[in-house]
Amino acid sequence: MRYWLMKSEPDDVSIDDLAAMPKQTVAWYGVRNYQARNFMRDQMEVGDQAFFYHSSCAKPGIAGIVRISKAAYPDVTQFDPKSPYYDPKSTSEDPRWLNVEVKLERKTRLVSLTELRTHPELEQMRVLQKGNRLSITPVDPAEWDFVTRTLIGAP
DNA sequence: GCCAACGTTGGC
DNA sequence: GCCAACGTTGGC
Repeated sequence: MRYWLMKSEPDDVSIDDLAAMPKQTVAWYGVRNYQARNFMRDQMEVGDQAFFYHSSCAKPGIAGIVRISKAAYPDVTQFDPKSPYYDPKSTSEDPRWLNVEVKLERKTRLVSLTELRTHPELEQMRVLQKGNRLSITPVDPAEWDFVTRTLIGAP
Protein backbone atom coordinates (compact mmCIF):
# COMPACT_ATOMS: atom_id res chain seq x y z
CA MET A 1 0.00 0.00 0.00
CA ARG A 2 1.46 3.32 -1.07
CA TYR A 3 0.71 7.01 -0.87
CA TRP A 4 0.67 9.44 -3.79
CA LEU A 5 0.14 13.01 -4.84
CA MET A 6 -1.83 13.57 -8.03
CA LYS A 7 -2.05 16.93 -9.76
CA SER A 8 -5.16 18.14 -11.48
CA GLU A 9 -5.89 21.51 -12.98
CA PRO A 10 -9.09 22.66 -11.28
CA ASP A 11 -10.19 24.27 -14.56
CA ASP A 12 -10.24 20.71 -15.89
CA VAL A 13 -11.28 18.63 -12.86
CA SER A 14 -11.46 20.28 -9.43
CA ILE A 15 -12.14 18.62 -6.09
CA ASP A 16 -15.72 19.93 -6.31
CA ASP A 17 -16.08 18.49 -9.80
CA LEU A 18 -15.01 15.13 -8.41
CA ALA A 19 -17.50 15.47 -5.54
CA ALA A 20 -20.23 16.02 -8.12
CA MET A 21 -19.34 12.98 -10.24
CA PRO A 22 -21.51 9.87 -10.19
CA LYS A 23 -20.06 7.64 -7.46
CA GLN A 24 -17.56 10.48 -6.83
CA THR A 25 -15.22 8.60 -9.11
CA VAL A 26 -13.20 9.80 -12.08
CA ALA A 27 -10.72 8.37 -14.59
CA TRP A 28 -7.33 10.03 -14.22
CA TYR A 29 -7.00 10.58 -17.96
CA GLY A 30 -4.51 12.75 -19.79
CA VAL A 31 -1.22 11.65 -18.23
CA ARG A 32 1.34 11.92 -21.05
CA ASN A 33 4.55 11.41 -19.18
CA TYR A 34 6.22 8.02 -19.03
CA GLN A 35 7.38 8.24 -15.45
CA ALA A 36 3.91 9.13 -14.22
CA ARG A 37 2.40 6.43 -16.41
CA ASN A 38 4.78 3.86 -15.01
CA PHE A 39 3.80 4.76 -11.48
CA MET A 40 0.19 4.01 -12.37
CA ARG A 41 1.06 0.86 -14.27
CA ASP A 42 3.66 -0.66 -11.97
CA GLN A 43 3.10 0.60 -8.47
CA MET A 44 -0.41 1.86 -7.90
CA GLU A 45 -2.82 -0.54 -6.31
CA VAL A 46 -6.50 -0.37 -5.64
CA GLY A 47 -6.82 1.00 -2.12
CA ASP A 48 -3.79 3.29 -2.29
CA GLN A 49 -4.49 6.80 -1.05
CA ALA A 50 -3.49 10.04 -2.74
CA PHE A 51 -3.59 13.76 -2.18
CA PHE A 52 -5.71 15.51 -4.78
CA TYR A 53 -3.62 18.54 -5.67
CA HIS A 54 -4.76 21.64 -7.55
CA SER A 55 -2.08 22.86 -9.95
CA SER A 56 -1.72 25.62 -12.55
CA CYS A 57 -4.21 27.82 -10.77
CA ALA A 58 -4.48 30.82 -8.47
CA LYS A 59 -4.24 28.77 -5.26
CA PRO A 60 -2.16 25.66 -5.83
CA GLY A 61 -2.23 23.10 -3.03
CA ILE A 62 -3.77 19.96 -1.58
CA ALA A 63 -7.56 20.06 -1.81
CA GLY A 64 -8.62 16.56 -0.83
CA ILE A 65 -7.89 12.90 -0.36
CA VAL A 66 -8.78 10.21 -2.88
CA ARG A 67 -8.39 6.46 -3.08
CA ILE A 68 -7.39 4.41 -6.12
CA SER A 69 -10.57 2.60 -7.05
CA LYS A 70 -9.53 0.91 -10.31
CA ALA A 71 -6.18 -0.31 -11.60
CA ALA A 72 -4.56 1.12 -14.73
CA TYR A 73 -6.18 0.48 -18.13
CA PRO A 74 -5.85 2.22 -21.52
CA ASP A 75 -6.76 5.91 -21.49
CA VAL A 76 -9.53 6.37 -24.06
CA THR A 77 -8.63 10.00 -24.78
CA GLN A 78 -5.46 8.93 -26.62
CA PHE A 79 -7.62 7.49 -29.42
CA ASP A 80 -9.95 10.48 -29.78
CA PRO A 81 -8.77 12.90 -32.50
CA LYS A 82 -10.92 15.62 -30.97
CA SER A 83 -9.32 15.32 -27.57
CA PRO A 84 -6.42 17.55 -26.55
CA TYR A 85 -4.86 14.32 -25.27
CA TYR A 86 -5.05 12.58 -28.63
CA ASP A 87 -1.89 10.67 -29.52
CA PRO A 88 -1.78 9.65 -33.19
CA LYS A 89 1.17 7.33 -32.53
CA SER A 90 -0.76 5.19 -30.10
CA THR A 91 -2.74 2.18 -31.30
CA SER A 92 -5.44 0.13 -29.63
CA GLU A 93 -3.26 -2.97 -30.13
CA ASP A 94 -0.43 -1.33 -28.25
CA PRO A 95 -1.81 1.54 -26.19
CA ARG A 96 0.82 3.92 -24.95
CA TRP A 97 -1.14 5.69 -22.20
CA LEU A 98 -3.03 4.40 -19.21
CA ASN A 99 -5.16 5.75 -16.45
CA VAL A 100 -6.34 4.58 -13.07
CA GLU A 101 -9.61 5.66 -11.51
CA VAL A 102 -9.87 7.48 -8.22
CA LYS A 103 -12.72 7.89 -5.77
CA LEU A 104 -13.15 10.84 -3.46
CA GLU A 105 -12.46 10.01 0.15
CA ARG A 106 -12.86 13.49 1.50
CA LYS A 107 -12.50 17.08 0.58
CA THR A 108 -10.11 18.90 2.91
CA ARG A 109 -9.28 22.49 3.60
CA LEU A 110 -6.93 23.87 0.97
CA VAL A 111 -3.40 23.26 2.20
CA SER A 112 -1.53 25.66 -0.03
CA LEU A 113 1.82 25.11 -1.66
CA THR A 114 3.26 28.03 0.29
CA GLU A 115 2.04 26.48 3.54
CA LEU A 116 3.57 23.12 2.64
CA ARG A 117 6.88 24.87 2.04
CA THR A 118 6.98 26.30 5.57
CA HIS A 119 7.27 22.86 7.22
CA PRO A 120 10.76 21.36 7.57
CA GLU A 121 9.09 17.94 7.93
CA LEU A 122 8.12 18.19 4.27
CA GLU A 123 11.42 19.43 2.88
CA GLN A 124 12.00 16.25 0.92
CA MET A 125 8.51 15.99 -0.54
CA ARG A 126 8.76 15.41 -4.29
CA VAL A 127 6.19 18.00 -5.22
CA LEU A 128 8.16 20.69 -3.39
CA GLN A 129 11.46 19.98 -5.13
CA LYS A 130 12.79 22.55 -7.53
CA GLY A 131 11.81 21.93 -11.12
CA ASN A 132 9.38 19.19 -10.22
CA ARG A 133 6.88 18.69 -13.02
CA LEU A 134 5.68 15.17 -12.49
CA SER A 135 1.90 15.02 -12.27
CA ILE A 136 2.01 11.90 -10.09
CA THR A 137 4.56 11.57 -7.31
CA PRO A 138 5.02 9.09 -4.47
CA VAL A 139 4.49 10.45 -0.97
CA ASP A 140 6.55 9.14 1.92
CA PRO A 141 4.41 7.63 4.72
CA ALA A 142 5.93 10.05 7.24
CA GLU A 143 5.01 12.96 4.97
CA TRP A 144 1.52 11.56 4.54
CA ASP A 145 1.06 11.28 8.30
CA PHE A 146 2.33 14.78 8.91
CA VAL A 147 0.04 16.34 6.33
CA THR A 148 -3.05 14.37 7.28
CA ARG A 149 -2.63 14.55 11.06
CA THR A 150 -0.98 17.88 11.62
CA LEU A 151 -2.13 20.04 8.72
CA ILE A 152 -5.49 18.61 7.77
CA GLY A 153 -6.67 17.05 11.02
CA ALA A 154 -9.63 14.84 11.75
CA PRO A 155 -12.51 14.81 9.27
C1' DG B 1 24.22 7.62 -28.71
C1' DC B 2 24.75 12.63 -28.64
C1' DC B 3 22.75 16.93 -28.22
C1' DA B 4 20.43 21.17 -30.01
C1' DA B 5 15.95 22.65 -30.73
C1' DC B 6 11.58 22.66 -29.36
C1' DG B 7 7.40 22.02 -26.46
C1' DT B 8 5.29 21.70 -21.91
C1' DT B 9 4.67 22.43 -17.01
C1' DG B 10 3.49 25.24 -13.46
C1' DG B 11 4.54 28.83 -9.99
C1' DC B 12 4.67 33.57 -9.79
C1' DG C 1 2.70 36.77 -19.64
C1' DC C 2 7.26 35.37 -18.06
C1' DC C 3 10.59 32.05 -17.60
C1' DA C 4 13.22 28.15 -15.31
C1' DA C 5 13.28 23.42 -15.49
C1' DC C 6 12.59 19.44 -17.67
C1' DG C 7 11.08 15.87 -21.29
C1' DT C 8 10.87 14.63 -26.10
C1' DT C 9 12.20 14.70 -30.86
C1' DG C 10 15.00 14.06 -34.64
C1' DG C 11 19.23 14.94 -37.37
C1' DC C 12 23.69 13.33 -37.51
